[in-house]
Amino acid sequence: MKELWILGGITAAGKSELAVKWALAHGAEILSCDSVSFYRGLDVGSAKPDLTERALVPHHGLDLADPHEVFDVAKFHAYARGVLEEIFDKGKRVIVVGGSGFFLEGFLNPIFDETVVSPKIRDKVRKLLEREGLKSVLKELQKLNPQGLGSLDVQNPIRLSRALERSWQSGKSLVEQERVFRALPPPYADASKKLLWLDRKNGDLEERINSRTRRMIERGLIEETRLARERGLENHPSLAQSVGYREALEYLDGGMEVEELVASIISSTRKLVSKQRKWFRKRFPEQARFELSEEPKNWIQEASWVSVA
RNA sequence: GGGAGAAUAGCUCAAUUGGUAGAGCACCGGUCUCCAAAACCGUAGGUUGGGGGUUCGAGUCCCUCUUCUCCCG
Repeated sequence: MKELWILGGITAAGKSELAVKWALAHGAEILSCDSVSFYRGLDVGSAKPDLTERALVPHHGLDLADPHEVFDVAKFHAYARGVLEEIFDKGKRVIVVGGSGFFLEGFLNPIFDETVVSPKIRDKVRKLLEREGLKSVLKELQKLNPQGLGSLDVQNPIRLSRALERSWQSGKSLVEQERVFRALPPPYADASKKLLWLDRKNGDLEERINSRTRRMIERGLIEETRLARERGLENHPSLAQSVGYREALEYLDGGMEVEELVASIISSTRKLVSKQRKWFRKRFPEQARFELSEEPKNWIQEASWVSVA
């Protein structure tokens, strides 16, 4: 039986470390599911597992793209499917580890369809948005969708652009696309899935976030950001706004003290944690939450994983 | 000791000649089928430092107290 163990959790909970322990105890390989660790050169800021950890257990899902590329959920899951096949073929277990809720969701439910938007269409929509604004993108969409736009958030530039790109690419109305999407089979139906997500009490967490942020600065986050900028980080739609890098880019532009940088990263990290908690509370079963305290010695025994169909 | 200025939401600040106190950010909540550590939406929040006065009506004008900042000795 194929076993897919999914370990989610908030930033700074200690996921990576615990995943290594779990993998060693269960003869498993690790698939990282972290939307920033996918990128080469973004090591310090994404708290990527170091070489020692990687030598102990095979890690997948790291260093898959450069900062100027967009490695989206469809690309990740195409990659993940290959990795999982390979590991299952060896008869081993897989533990998927990460805090990126939307990417994790893809192991449980369909989150993308077959449509692959060409760079040409993507560019056309981007230009339309830039030159003529949100209204004209909306107008184009309405032209193609006389029956209505369904649940589309018409105030969100990204959502609108995506919808138009996909409509132009597929030639299908949104309603039709939705119908096709709903018919998609659930992913990894032949594997047994176990879920767990790690949380931490706020006092404890705050301390970990503070020291982790300072450690990042000491280990060269600023220099890492400077180098990544040369390789396109700044133009990446989401990476340039990601926690740590957004602030470091701002710092590089000058006029900011290191202490301000630290404070600003800490605050962004807390916000991220709050968002992650909301995601996991909503999408994972209630019993799958495991609150860590201090350094848990027996978490492997204590944690009760929740099976899902 | 003398002089000047300031005090409005958790924070930074708005509020035409006196006419129902607003915004950004933060907080809290929500949305999300391919940029998701992203993007978007919403709620709540204030006896305008305290007290008194003028006025139909005061954040705004007057008096007084408190606190803070700056300047002069």
